[in-house]
Amino acid sequence: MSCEDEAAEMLRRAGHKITPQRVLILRALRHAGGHISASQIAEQVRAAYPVVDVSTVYRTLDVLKRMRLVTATDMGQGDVVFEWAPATPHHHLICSSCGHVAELEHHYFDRLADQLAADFSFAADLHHFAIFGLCRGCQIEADA
Amino acid sequence: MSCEDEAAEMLRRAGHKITPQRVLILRALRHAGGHISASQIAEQVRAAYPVVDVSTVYRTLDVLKRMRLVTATDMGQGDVVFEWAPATPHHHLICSSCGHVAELEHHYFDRLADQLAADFSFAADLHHFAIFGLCRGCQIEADA
DNA sequence: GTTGGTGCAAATGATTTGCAAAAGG
DNA sequence: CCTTTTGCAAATCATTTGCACCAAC
Repeated sequence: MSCEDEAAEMLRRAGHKITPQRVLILRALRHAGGHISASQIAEQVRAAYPVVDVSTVYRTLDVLKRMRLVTATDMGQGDVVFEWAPATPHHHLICSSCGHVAELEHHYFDRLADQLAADFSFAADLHHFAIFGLCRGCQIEADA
Repeated sequence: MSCEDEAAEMLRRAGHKITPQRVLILRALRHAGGHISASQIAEQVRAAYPVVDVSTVYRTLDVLKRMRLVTATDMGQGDVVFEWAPATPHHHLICSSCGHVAELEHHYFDRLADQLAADFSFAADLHHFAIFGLCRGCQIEADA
């Protein structure tokens, strides 16, 4: 069973209907293999299915977010990027100066998650963080 | 010298001009003692100075952000909240379900900051983070 | 059938921008 | 003076919403 089929099955079990639009949205998310915006999803879906409105994409993404099948992250580009809930959660180091994006493995957050759970009983959603700062190159420039 | 005066002095040294609007924006940020949105700042400034446009507030905030005198954080309310660069940096635990906001001391991020510097030479801006998740109460509800 | 889902069009709301006038240094 | 800053109005642009119609189940 493909990943989209699994997702469709989950939707069905949660009492949601399976529509061609939703299947294609799931496929776009899966196929993106990374960040993708709502309008990009709409674009991709339209390639296979002529008419899909962005509002439908947003509504579907809302459902998927609530089911934790996708993550939403503001990378500071004005829009929000979505991502298929990654099998291996990760994060991003974004340089405020040059915009360079580096990936950060999830284990850097393990301890924080544990502490938040222990100290506050807070179940943090630490699955896709955008961390802003200065990359090595831009720090050197800033010092100059 | 008051805190706003210091800020004004920094602006001057950085080659920016001191205008009544900017002084009042600085005062609003300082006086807020916490999160404040661009339109709230505009509102407060107008109380003392009749005409100030939101665009001016945004433009000033841009300057202040670049000088690291204020932090900007998306707390998930549709707008961005600004805060006087806090003497004691802190973070927020925001419940995705009930919206409750708790404060988190900065030391929870000390280790992460060190690791990012050591492993990636990345100077992370970990001064005002919004962490989403479920608070204790909403976890119990979710389990029920 | 009933309920939820969709497209469309219009609204919302924060943020940005062009421009001519005003003010800081 | 010369440059930056401002107010105003208009433009952007992502996201949301009302509504009538359609499609899953």
